[in-house]
Formats: sequence, structure tokens, C-alpha cells
Amino acid sequence: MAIASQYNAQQAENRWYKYWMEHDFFHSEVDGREPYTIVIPPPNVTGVLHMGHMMNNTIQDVLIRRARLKGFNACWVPGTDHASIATEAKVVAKLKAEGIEKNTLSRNEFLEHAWQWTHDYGGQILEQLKRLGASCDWERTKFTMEEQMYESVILSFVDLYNKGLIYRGHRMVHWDPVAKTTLSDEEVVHEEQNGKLYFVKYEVENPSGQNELNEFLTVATTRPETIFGDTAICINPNDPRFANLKGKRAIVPIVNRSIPIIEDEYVDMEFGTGCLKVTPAHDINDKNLGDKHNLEVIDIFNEDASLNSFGLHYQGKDRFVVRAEFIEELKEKGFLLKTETHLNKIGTSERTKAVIEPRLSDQWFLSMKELAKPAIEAVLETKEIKLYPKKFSNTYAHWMNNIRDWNISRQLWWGQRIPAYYFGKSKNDFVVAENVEKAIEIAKEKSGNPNLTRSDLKQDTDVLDTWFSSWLWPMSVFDGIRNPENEEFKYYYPTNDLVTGPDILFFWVARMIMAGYEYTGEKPFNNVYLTGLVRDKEGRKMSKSLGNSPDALKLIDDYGADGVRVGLLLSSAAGNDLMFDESLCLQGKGFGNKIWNAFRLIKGWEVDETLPESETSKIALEWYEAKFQRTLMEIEKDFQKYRISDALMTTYKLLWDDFCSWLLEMIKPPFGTSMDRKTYSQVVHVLEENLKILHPFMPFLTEEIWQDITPRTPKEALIIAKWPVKKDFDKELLSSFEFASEVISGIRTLRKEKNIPFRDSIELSVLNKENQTQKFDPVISKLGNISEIKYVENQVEGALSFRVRSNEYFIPLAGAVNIEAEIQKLQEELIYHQGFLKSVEKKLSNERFISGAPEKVVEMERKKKSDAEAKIETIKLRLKSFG
RNA sequence: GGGCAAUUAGCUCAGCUGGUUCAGAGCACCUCGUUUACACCGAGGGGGUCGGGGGUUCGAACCCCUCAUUGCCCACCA
Repeated sequence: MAIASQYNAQQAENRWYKYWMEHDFFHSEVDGREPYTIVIPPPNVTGVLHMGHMMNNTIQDVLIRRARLKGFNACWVPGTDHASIATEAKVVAKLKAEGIEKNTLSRNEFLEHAWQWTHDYGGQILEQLKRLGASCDWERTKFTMEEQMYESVILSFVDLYNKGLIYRGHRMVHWDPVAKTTLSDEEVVHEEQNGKLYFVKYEVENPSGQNELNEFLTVATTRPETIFGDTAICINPNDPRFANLKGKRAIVPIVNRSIPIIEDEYVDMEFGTGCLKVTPAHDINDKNLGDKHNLEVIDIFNEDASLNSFGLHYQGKDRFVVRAEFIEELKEKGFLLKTETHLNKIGTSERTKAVIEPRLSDQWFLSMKELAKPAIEAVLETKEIKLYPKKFSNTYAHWMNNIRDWNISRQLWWGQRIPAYYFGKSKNDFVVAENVEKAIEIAKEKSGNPNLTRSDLKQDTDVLDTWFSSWLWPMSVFDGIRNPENEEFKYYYPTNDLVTGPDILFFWVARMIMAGYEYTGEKPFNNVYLTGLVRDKEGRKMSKSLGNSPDALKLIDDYGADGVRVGLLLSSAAGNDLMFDESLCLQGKGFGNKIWNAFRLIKGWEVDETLPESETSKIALEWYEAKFQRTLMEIEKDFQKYRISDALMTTYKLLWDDFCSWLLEMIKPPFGTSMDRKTYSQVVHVLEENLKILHPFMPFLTEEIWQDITPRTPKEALIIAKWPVKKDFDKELLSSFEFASEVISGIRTLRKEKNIPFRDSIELSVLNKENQTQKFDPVISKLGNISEIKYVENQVEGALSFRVRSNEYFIPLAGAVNIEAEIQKLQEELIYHQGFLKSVEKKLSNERFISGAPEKVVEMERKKKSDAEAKIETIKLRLKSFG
């Protein structure tokens, strides 16, 4: 039977994913084993798989598959997030394309569209994850808007409200005029922009109401359109330039409204003109000033940031249009003195990219200070929760220690509707309850009106911030909010590892920690692994708008899921950004093919039952067993530190170098001959052990080979095999092999230098001063094509030579020895070692080194010295032999 | 403006408590090779004053100071 020399990823991936699903290998049920749980960071329900997801989920899959192999009850809960702003924006855009404006629809009609959209496109991303090989427990798939999850959110809102942590406040918030909703601080991206600073002249009003003195003051503003909302001019009381303005009033240009000139040390005398226009409705600082000085608040914008009636003849026009036109008018009428360029930072919406408008409105807030306390302690003090890499603890600490109250309301329809019900005219006539029925009861009491009915109650129109549902995720997926005593929740929670990007450390991770402690008194997870961002070769963040993100599914088509997984993992230490380059996937694919061919080789060997075990194979396999064990230990260490790419590299080198290049070459029977049974079954066993440790990284390829190399029953699968058992290993054997491999290298180098083809066998004589074991001689013979290894007492004349430590090796080859060249080579070696010896001696003759350094280190140096001396002796002897 | 990180081979990065894995890995590069698993291969090889400067130490890639560059986070200067 011929096996293709190229591994066919497509075919294998389809087959084995189906097979795993059919046998329910991903599914977890509560049982007696120790659980190992991961909850997926739920991607947006309408999202499309991108490189970040691939990276993220590959890591999660590696962890979960490894845990499964190690005998844990591995449970990876998948799901999607309703992503209120993002999804609503998409639905609005889709409707618009169909000629439907959102504001012509009722709330329910809109929600129907949104659900339709969710059903049509939602969950696509989960299907894409399957292509990657993600071994999620799909029966547990959750959606943050599904009934059970929705209820959990409402319950927690009511609970927090009753605890006095949720309150209603009139605050300056970040307003997204495109999405027409509030954004939290975290959803605002500050961007530097080269803007303009306009110097505008305000007339100073004199007491008689007429400006006979022709007195003026000048303010500098970046936002002239807000002049319509000016309610004061502020100067610094210590500013001598403006002593004359104290107690006077100014006239707002064009608007012709009289406003007070107030004094406050807040004003920076150095900046601009030293006169500040105050617009309390549209700037947070101005709002603070306004509150302090009891200023009038004039809101000049509509919801979409067009001007309202305060904008006079600009009413209805967009703020930026107004800025341009208004500046013209000011210029024409002589109010604009000059314009300077000015670098300033403006806030934009993460989702819609719109420039944020500070806006005063009624919002719901969650008080964070108390919630943060246990979350700070857990990460920074008790280390109950560990962040990888550690450096993120600093960022976390900084944010948590300066935490501000969380604005949890959003002026959207797609999301969990705030369970507050208004029954009266006053803003404060409301009750909070988990459903209308309960709301009526409480409202009856609160209003003192026993006849209140359902129709008297009006539910708040806002919905909750998406993160207000996702912060419950590790609990709510196991129904831990509604039903905290349920068996599954008690079994799976706290979860083990969380894998996510550092960009949502605050949005999500910190909040989950807070929610976890608030509701269970326990951490939601033990470890947080923060991946880096995936960037392109030029270091730019991969994004749709830049178009530099490769199509994830196309990559899988081209390189196979295993190839892409390896490609992503190869160069992504925790927290380091990954400069993604397709060639990494090629490397992954190449690696797969290498393993595939090792399998082909083994599969193709003929076994002769009558043959005794070969000496070479015996020692080779013994050595590999030790090598494997040591590598296994290293891999365990790498995983403990969440150094996933190191673990992969360690595995990669074991398989490519040690298994393929050394072991298989050592045991490979000569062409046309067969192999003994014992060697064969051992190498198959070794291959299987290798496949196990590789499986988390390359699940498909490994399953394919594992299923083929030995006959299996349908219930067997690599995915649920047993992780290799840790054993003690022979360190001596490893170091002797190392020595032997240096000898082989020496032979190869000589062959190459002297152009001795490999097929010509040669003799080797050894002057064994090191007293090295002869165990590996069969291996040396085989890999060096040595006809005979002779142990000699004296140097061999007229032979090529090389040295490994103080051992000498001779290859007799009449006529091939160029004495001149030999001598020169020896002299170079000599100089090098003499220099080395000198430096060691210098160190050893230093009193302070001897007394200061630990005994072990001094011992090391002494050994170096004697080794170097032996080596030099050897070289000198050799030189002497040439005369 | 404040904070946190990083800077090691052409590229991407390791280098754990200062001294045996101390200058490393993978890729790329160069040379040679149609050895019957694999050219997505094999064997061999070159390549770095560890960002600059100073200091501590018997000893520094590692600790301290300083400068430079880059990245990230936070922040209301009109």
C-alpha cells in the first residue's frame, strides 16, 4: 500500500472532526474526575473569525486537549456575546440598506429584526472555530441574550440595586452621536489630531449696558460651535492682565447673550489667552466649574450632535458643518482674531469611530470601589489569581486602584433591558424588580397607591452595557447566578484558565473577577493567560479597515488547521505581540509533513520475526526513552509557566531532531532488509508517545497517524488517550550520547572536508583518554559508516584526526593527509585552548574569586582548567607526531 | 502630562535567584549532497562589543544610575 508522500490535511481534518463529534469526545459531564474548565471569551455573535480569535482559541484548545489527555474531565464552554452596540449598529445599517430607518420601527419590531439577524448570521464564527479544530463542548453553547443568561443578568442587576450599589445619576457621559448612545470610558479611543485653536473676541459689557469703552477680551477655543452654549467667561483671579474684568460681564458674539465673568484658579494663565469660555453642557471641566459657580447649563445639541434651537440659524446642522460655517461668520463680523494649529486629543467611539460628544444625561451607575477590593487582593496580594505574563499585574493594579463608577446603561434596544419601572411623574418614582409582577407590588407600596396596574408602569428604555452580562459569564454558563447550588456549577466553578487578549483586561477580566467574588466569594478562574495582539509583518495591528488581515479560513485551506495552529504558536510568547507572517504557517505545514513521512517510513518497514533485536536499535531506543523523558519534563515546565510556544518548540525539536534525525536513522534497517519485531514494536510505541505530546498542537495529523499505525477499535482515539507517564531517566546515557554525537559530527565534518562520500565505509581508531563508554559504538559505526572501530594506545600515523574533548579519533586514509594543513589546524586549535586556559587560570589565581565565589563555581572552574590542560596536551602530542 | 514595559544574530524571540547549558533557539543565509521517509529533505557552516554611557562586584545580557529609541496603559488643559 502506497502512502502519499504529502500529508493531505483537508481530508484528515474533515474525517477526524466528525469522528470526535460523533463519539462525543468533546462533551463533559459531571463525574468523579477532577474537572478542568475553560470558558471561551465569547466572540460577537455576528463576528467573523479573525487572526486574534485563531490565536486565542488555538491556545485554549491546546490547554484543553492537554488536560483531556492528562485525565482531567476537560470542559470547554463555547458561546457568543450579543455585543449590543456592535450588533445593533450592524442591524441598523442593514435595515438602512433596505430603506428602513430604525426610528420608524417600534422597539419590538426592531428586536425581531435583530433576532432574525442573529439567527441568520449568528454562530457562524463558532462553525469557523470547528475548522480550527476547537474541541469545545458544543452541547453547552451559550448566548448572552438567551433566556437563562438574560435572567441571570436581570437578577444580578436587581441584587446590586438592592444592595445599594446601583444608582441613577445625572452625569457627563461620553455620547456617541452616531450610535446615539452612551459609551463607557473604556469604549472611547483617544486620538491625537492636528486641530485648530480659534481666538475669538468677546465684547465686555459695561455697567450701563453699552460698550462705550470698546473693551474686549479674547478666548481661545478648539470648539467654536459650543459658543452657543457659553454661560460664563472664566479668568484666573491671580492674573494681573485681567484685573479690570473682575465683576464684569461679557457678550457672547453673534448670540448676543450676556454672561458673567467668573474667577477660578483652575484657569491656566499660560494657555491660550488666559480667558476661558465656559460651556457646562459640553465639557466636563466646564461642568465642574459650572457646578461650583452655579452657572446656567445650555445644551445646544440634539442626539445626533446637530444643533438645536440654541444654535439659532444653525439649527439642524451637524456640529462640524456648524464649526466651519460659524467660523466664517465670526470672521466676517470681525470676531475671529486669529487661528493657530493645535495638537489635541479627541475621543472617538471604538465602535462607530464617531467623535465623542461630552453630554449630560441620566444614566445608571454601578459603584465600583467596594467591588474592587477583593479583586485587587486576589490578584495583587494573595495571588489567588495569576496573570501571565506577570507584567499585566501592574496595569491591573493601576486601573483597579483608580477605578471609577461604571456607567452601565446604554441607549440601545439590543440588550438586557434595565428592570426599572417608573410609576410616577418624578424621576425618582421608580422601582427595580426582576419582573413586572414584582414591580407592581413594590410600586404599590412605594407610591402608596394600591390600585396601580401594569399599564401604570413604564419600563426604563435603556439596556445594559454588554459587559454587564459578560462579567457573569463564568458563572452564568453553569447557571450559577439563578441557581448557585446546582451540581454543575459546584463542580466546574471556579474555572481553571482564561485565555484572552490584554485589550479587554479591564472591560472583561477585571469585572469577571469582581463579579466572581461578589456572587460566589470565589475567584472565577485560577490563571489568566493574556495573549499578544496579532500584527502584520510591518508591525501594524491586523484590522479589517487596513485590510491586512489574512482570511482565516483560506489559511486553513492552504496550510491545514494544524499548520496554521503551529504557525500562530511558533512565535507568540505570552503577552508578546505576534508579527504574523504566512511563512510561519508554511513552517507548520512542513513540520506536519515531516511527521507524516516519519510515519510513512515506519509504516513501510518489513518485520522479520526471526531476527534478534539489533544492538544498535536497543541502545538507540534506550537513549530515546531517556531523551523523551527529559523533554517531557521540560514541556511540563513550559506549560506550568504558560510558555506555550516554548512547549511547542521543545516538542518540535524532539520530534524533528531527536526522533527523525537521530532515532529513526539509527534504527533504520539497511535497504532491502527487514527489522526485528522488538525494535519495530518499540518504535511504534515511541511514535505513539510522541503523537500524544504533539496532539494538543496538531490534533488532526496526530489522530490520523495514531489511528493508522496500530489497529484501533472505534471507541479508541488519540484525543482521549493517556498522556505519557513520567519516569526517572538515565542522565548518564544522555551525556554519553552527546559525546557520541560529537564524534559522529567529527566524522561527518572530516568526510565533508576530504570529500569522502558517505557510501564509502572507513575505519576509525580511538585513543580513549576520556574513558568514554563504548555503548554507542554501534551507533557511531552506523551513522558514520564506519567499518570498524579500533581502540588504540598510541597515535595513528598518517591518518586524519579530530578531537572530542581529550579523546583522539583517527581515520586512516593513505595519501589524503595534507600534513601542512593538519599542522595548521592543530595550531589554531592549540591557540584557542591556550587562550581559554589562560583566562581560567587568571580567574583561579584571583584570591577574591576563590574566597568570594561559591565552592561549586570554583570547582567548575578547576574542572575547566584540567579539561583544557588535557586537551592542550593531546594537541601538543599530535603536533609532535608530525615532527 | 503620569505610569508600565521593551531594546540580545538579517527576522521573531529565549536567557529562571549575577558564576556550566553564557552568549542561545527557530527561521532566513552560505556550502555540499538525486544515501531507496520526507527537497515541506539531509549534512556542514558563517553571523551578535547583549541600545549608548557610567557605576556596584572577584565576576554583569542579568543589579543601580543616566541618556536614547520603541510600544502599551491611564489622564478633562480650553
